[in-house]
Amino acid sequence: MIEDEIREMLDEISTKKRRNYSEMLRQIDLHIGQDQLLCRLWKEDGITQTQLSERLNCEPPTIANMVKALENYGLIYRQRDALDARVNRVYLTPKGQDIKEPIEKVWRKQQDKLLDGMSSEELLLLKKLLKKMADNLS
Amino acid sequence: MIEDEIREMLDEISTKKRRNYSEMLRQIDLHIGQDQLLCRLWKEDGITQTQLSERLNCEPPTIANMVKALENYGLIYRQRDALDARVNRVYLTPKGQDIKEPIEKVWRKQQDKLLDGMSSEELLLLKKLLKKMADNLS
DNA sequence: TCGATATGCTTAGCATACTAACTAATTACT
DNA sequence: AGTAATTAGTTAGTATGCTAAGCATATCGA
Repeated sequence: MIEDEIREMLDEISTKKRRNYSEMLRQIDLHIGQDQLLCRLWKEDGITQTQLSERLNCEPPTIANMVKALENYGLIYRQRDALDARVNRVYLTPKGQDIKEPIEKVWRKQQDKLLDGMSSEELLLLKKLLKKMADNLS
Repeated sequence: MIEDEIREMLDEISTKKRRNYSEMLRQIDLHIGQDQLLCRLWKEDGITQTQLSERLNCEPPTIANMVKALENYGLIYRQRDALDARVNRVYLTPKGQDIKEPIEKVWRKQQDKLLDGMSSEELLLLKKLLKKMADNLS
């Protein structure tokens, strides 16, 4: 069945991409996923932890741990919301802003490797098909 | 850049698929990844831990932990190799064999959801493009 | 106004997954 | 034959990711 093959290949891509990614991020002293959180803050600095968990498709406790780690690294800091004392707002430190370029370099390297040898029509098709899958999972 | 969009979409698919998968596997009392290990044993019962780590694209310590867990669940058992006392060979128990069907059901459910609304030409194309990415990552 | 409910986050515990450092067994080489 | 190198697994420690349970703070409704 072609459906089985596609599922198996997606699993293979996920794990290999993860390993690959992880290795590259280690060179800039980050763990996998931390780049995604920082990326979110480039776009929405001062976002709450709950919002982060929604954006990154993971649960609040996961965010709590990641935020704690990134805070210890000095890449982000937290500030209690003035209007709602339950809310933690997360902000980038200067160090957290500076790491944007190295991260984007890692991303480019990753996608160059992943998409090597694909024509622009293939890229367009791929994008369309991936979009469909992503929507199916929502 | 379309390359960025593709990378982002792949990340999204990976995490969403993982969450989805995880949830479905929980209903048959398995954790994510354990199905993959069992699947390997259906194909190659009595394989060594090192071979498992190669097949599943992960490191030996990861396999050691997974094998320990699955052994505790009573789904697999280990036997020291007769010719090489360093080697652990991993075998399915009857209970481990019986769980094949429920797992395959989860997979079918997952791929049905993922590939919903795709024509057979799209599936063929998708397979081709995924194959290319998987090869690029090797 | 006050009790019930909802919301934001944390803690505890478990699983995958990694690296680094280790033990034990085997093989290779001098 | 005896030492060195290799191979197979394990252990310790750290990170993401989850659920379940708990703690504040806020809000809603009688």
